[in-house]
Amino acid sequence: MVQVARDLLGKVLVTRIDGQRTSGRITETEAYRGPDDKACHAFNHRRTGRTEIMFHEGGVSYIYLCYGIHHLFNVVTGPRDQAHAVLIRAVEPLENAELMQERRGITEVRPQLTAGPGVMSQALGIRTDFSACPLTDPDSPITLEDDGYRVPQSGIAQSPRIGVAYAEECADWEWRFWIDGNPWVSRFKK
DNA sequence: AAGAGGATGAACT
DNA sequence: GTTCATCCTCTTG
Repeated sequence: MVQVARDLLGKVLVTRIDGQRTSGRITETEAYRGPDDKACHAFNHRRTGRTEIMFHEGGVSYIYLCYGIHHLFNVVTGPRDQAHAVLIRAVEPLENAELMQERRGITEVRPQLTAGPGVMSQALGIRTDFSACPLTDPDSPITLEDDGYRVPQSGIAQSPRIGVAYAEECADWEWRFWIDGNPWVSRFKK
């Protein structure tokens, strides 16, 4: 589970939305584990309308609205009935950065464009209506691709996850990973 | 039926 | 460093 979050670093997240293709290399992730992770929406195998998709076999998207404003994008990674997911927190822009800027309403390319789970989704055009997409299907509006880029294990930094202080002992789990030294990482320190 | 609160970000002081 | 926008989902009555 945690290994999947590390493996996703360096992969390419591609969206084909509104007839436009954009993509970015994943630079920051967080792991969530349903059965025993109090920070996970599906903690203790809690199935609800929102979390149902996390019980699906891995390879689909789980997107939900946070604070009524931000669309957060996750990759469902577990086997069927194991609600595991990896939150993608930041990407490095690759294709069509101009469109990302337009979607974000900013005029220059800087980390503010895609570094952060909410802004990243906005830049890539991700919305909650793209939840439950098959990420390995070439016809899907959102896919994960591997262009051969590799991040060495020694180049991966880790820390406790962000924004989960309410999760008691789980709040200390160092399940946030990012490419060390990459500028396209969200602003939070630790 | 109603209310609380959240895996955030931007704009303030 | 603090505030608050904003709405969906879950919990409670």
